[in-house]
Amino acid sequence: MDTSSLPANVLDPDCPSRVIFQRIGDKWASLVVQVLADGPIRFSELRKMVHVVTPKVLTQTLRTLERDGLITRTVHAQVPPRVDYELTELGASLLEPLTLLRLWAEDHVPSILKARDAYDDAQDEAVMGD
Amino acid sequence: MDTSSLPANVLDPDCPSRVIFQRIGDKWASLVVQVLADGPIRFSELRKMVHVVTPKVLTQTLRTLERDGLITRTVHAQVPPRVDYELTELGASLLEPLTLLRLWAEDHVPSILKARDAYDDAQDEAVMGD
DNA sequence: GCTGCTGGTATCCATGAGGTAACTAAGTTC
DNA sequence: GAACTTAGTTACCTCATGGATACCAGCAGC
Repeated sequence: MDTSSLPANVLDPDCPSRVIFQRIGDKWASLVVQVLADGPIRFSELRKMVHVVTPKVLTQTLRTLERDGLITRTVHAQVPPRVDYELTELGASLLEPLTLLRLWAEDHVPSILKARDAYDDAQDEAVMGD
Repeated sequence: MDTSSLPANVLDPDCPSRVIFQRIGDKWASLVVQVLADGPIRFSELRKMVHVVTPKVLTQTLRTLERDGLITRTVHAQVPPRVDYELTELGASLLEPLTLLRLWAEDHVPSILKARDAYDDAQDEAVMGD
């Protein structure tokens, strides 16, 4: 795979990849997308799965993903209400690069944490030496 | 590729993927990594390439990447000084998933922007109807 | 000794993402 | 008619990110 060629527009502030990188960096968005990979799920189940996210923040996250066309929101006319969230085709297509990134993370984050410790130790020694 | 199975730890707040997702979401970090794909580069060149990032923010970004062991910082004893930044092996290995994500973005961001427009129009109409 | 170059720091500030806590609507059951 | 359910909303607060601006150190050349 050729990873060395850089399209000019990556440096453009309006570059499309910025849109996605920002969405990935969102604290809950990529998590929600991965949970939705297993099929539609309702609001309350999502809340339970995604640890202790508050309803406000979860709603915000879901609205953003819906606006971007990555998920759909389906309200069932029931009482008590039932709202299902589901990946769109577009959202599902994001799973592949997202999963690859997650796999890379699982492989390499230990190295990163080790590098951090080493860096911080070196910093501490430098300060001591002053 | 199997994207449906979800490792339990993705829901863990200490999950390794969070570390990476956060770094990707950093406004400049993933950009710098991609620029460094073409080989070592010095501070001032980086500043020119990455549009108009201020030196403070660029330094912050580079220090973070260095701390994570993704890049190295090499000071040459010259006058005027010369400092080169270069990807480590670890940093280079991140290029592959990052590039796949960028390619996905280039393919699909138009759809996302279209979805946003449609969503916003629908919202406007809903407000008008009130 | 003044200026210029590089690679930064130092200081202050605005914005927005994310969090807390309390409240709501609408129908159903008891 | 009080309580419970789901799927939120509202108001408020905090803190990290990122940006603007100014300054600095060291040496070369004039």
